[in-house]
Amino acid sequence: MHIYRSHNCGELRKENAGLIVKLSGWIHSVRDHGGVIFIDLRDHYGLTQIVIDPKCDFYQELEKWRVETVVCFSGKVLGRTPETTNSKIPTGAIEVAAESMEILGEADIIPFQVAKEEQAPEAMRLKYRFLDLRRDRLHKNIILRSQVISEIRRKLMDMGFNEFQTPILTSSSPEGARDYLVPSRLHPGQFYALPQAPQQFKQLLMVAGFDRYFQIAPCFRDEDARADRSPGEFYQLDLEMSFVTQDDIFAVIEELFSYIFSKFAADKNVDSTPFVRIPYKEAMLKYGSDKPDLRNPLVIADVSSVFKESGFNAFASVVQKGGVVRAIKVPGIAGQPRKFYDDMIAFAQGCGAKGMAYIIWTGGEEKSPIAKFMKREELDSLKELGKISDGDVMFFLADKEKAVTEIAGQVRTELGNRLGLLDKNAFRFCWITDFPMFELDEETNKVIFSHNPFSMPQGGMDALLSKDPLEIYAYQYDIVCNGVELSSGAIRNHRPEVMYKAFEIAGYGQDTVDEKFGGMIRAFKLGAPPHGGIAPGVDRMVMLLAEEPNIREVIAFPFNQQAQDLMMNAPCEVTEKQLRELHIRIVQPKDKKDKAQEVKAEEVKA
RNA sequence: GGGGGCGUAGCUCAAUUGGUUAGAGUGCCACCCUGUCACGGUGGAUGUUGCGGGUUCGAGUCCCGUCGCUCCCGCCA
Repeated sequence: MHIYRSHNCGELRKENAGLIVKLSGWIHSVRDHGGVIFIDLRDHYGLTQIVIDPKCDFYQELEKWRVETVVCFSGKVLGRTPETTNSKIPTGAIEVAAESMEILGEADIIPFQVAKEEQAPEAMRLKYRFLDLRRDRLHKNIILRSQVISEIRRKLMDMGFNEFQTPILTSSSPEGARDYLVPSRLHPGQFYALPQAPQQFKQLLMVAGFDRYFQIAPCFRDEDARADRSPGEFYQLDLEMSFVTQDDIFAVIEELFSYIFSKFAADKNVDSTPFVRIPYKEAMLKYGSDKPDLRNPLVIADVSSVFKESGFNAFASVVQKGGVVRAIKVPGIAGQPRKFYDDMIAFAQGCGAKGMAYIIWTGGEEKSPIAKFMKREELDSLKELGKISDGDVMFFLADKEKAVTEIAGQVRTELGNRLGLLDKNAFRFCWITDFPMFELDEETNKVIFSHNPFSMPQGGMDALLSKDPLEIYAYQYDIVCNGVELSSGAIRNHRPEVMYKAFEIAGYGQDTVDEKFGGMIRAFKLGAPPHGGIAPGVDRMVMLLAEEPNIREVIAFPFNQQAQDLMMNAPCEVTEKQLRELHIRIVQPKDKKDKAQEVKAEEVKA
């Protein structure tokens, strides 16, 4: 017999009764009856009940055992009587009568319980991540992640994609997020950068003729954390295709996502393909966001024209000064108490609104703090515009367009959450398309790239030459699921002359482009196919599928919010010798330096 | 860099709103218990109330500072 096990802890059934077996695993729980002792033995595959009779020669050793000790038991599989069967676990019809026992790994007192789903402070969970990973919830999440990635690979292979690795040590690129830098030993004063994404490499693979590429790619960005953004590193399903239009890429992702989401969220309502496409401008107007949660049925509408000549001066003057008025209709909530409206107004003000008006249509008339200032025909046109029926309510916000768009978006989300309007059982996808190629820098008032400078402008060179830059759209798109931005992508600009022109509009000369993106420009001058791609965030996909509110719950060994690994103690100081070899000298920031000196001074005193 | 929330036993949380010796569950330790499966029972130990200062006759509670964790803004082509 194998020295550790003949079976795992999840596989024995009624039919196995009578077998002599050997099981290894963790002591999940102990139920000591004074005489007979029951132990639930746990491994990756499940739980099996071990029964220990007082006559066992190792019975006395029991005292030393604690939960989470790793033990190997041999014994006979016994069928349980109907009264003693445990229907909660798959192995509940049997138990193993222990005949011999060996301790494989003792456990001290554990800092938080593994067998019970009690909460524990995040810092402690991260420090003892291996313990947390033993717990059911995290263990399942990480397995789900593994299965999702494996299905993605299989599906993409079937669709004719090839997986390639790209360098982890590469060069710093000027645009985008802050880089993680790695000092070079052989080249004093020079640095590698960890890739923020394999962007240029995947485009070069297309130039190299590989046609369809993908990679589960590690990406490194030195930016601050959010609930859905792990600092340090994360994984993208990076993919790129040659000789494609935007629609070809949408079709691939739609096929992949509907397959993956249907497979791993079978109980959920997954949008059928093709997914809804919403131009960026429309998304900003209707949802106040470029990542709208379509589970929320509320929609924002522009009602500026109604208020332009209104007797309600606060709004009329905003419109006359070039601002806008936006309305959110909420059906059938006329019965809400006064406090609800006060709370919503306070929420809007918290988002930066000067105020928020509302009209309640009830009993054939308008109840509202502002109705008395408005003309009959204004109220009627609002009613018509919003297709209002009795019991409906409209909220109004007025300000400069940019401000009111964002505030209305937040109010829409808050209304949806507070009123429970979201369909919790759905995955609602949409594409956001037609992002502007350029925008005005708010501070300098100069034209800058609004997203990815490598995107192909819609209309190509003609558009760059003839149109107002701010009117040019890019072949750039996002895919959004339930309000989570899963990915950005683009049809790339593969024509050097178009790229030079685009950079020129954004204020960069040809020499700058040659210097910063020399490798790619050189490649594009030697025969580049039209190509495009996308790079959905793997962590975020798994987070949605696992219904976790926080991305750390789907990463085996995540950083904390301060980008530290509390288990491995990273980052950490290194030796003087290492620094010398790398030609690096540390200059502490002033406040840190003072603190370090204080600590030293106290150490000297002590 | 900025704003909000939290910080009391190993862990989860109480503490009558400033008033006696800071409690409970769980975990831990000891003893009892031969069919449990979150086993049960009896008893016990466990606290710089994150840290520092202040107000007060009196501070877990109020004030100031600081540290830690977290959520958000900035940032994330």
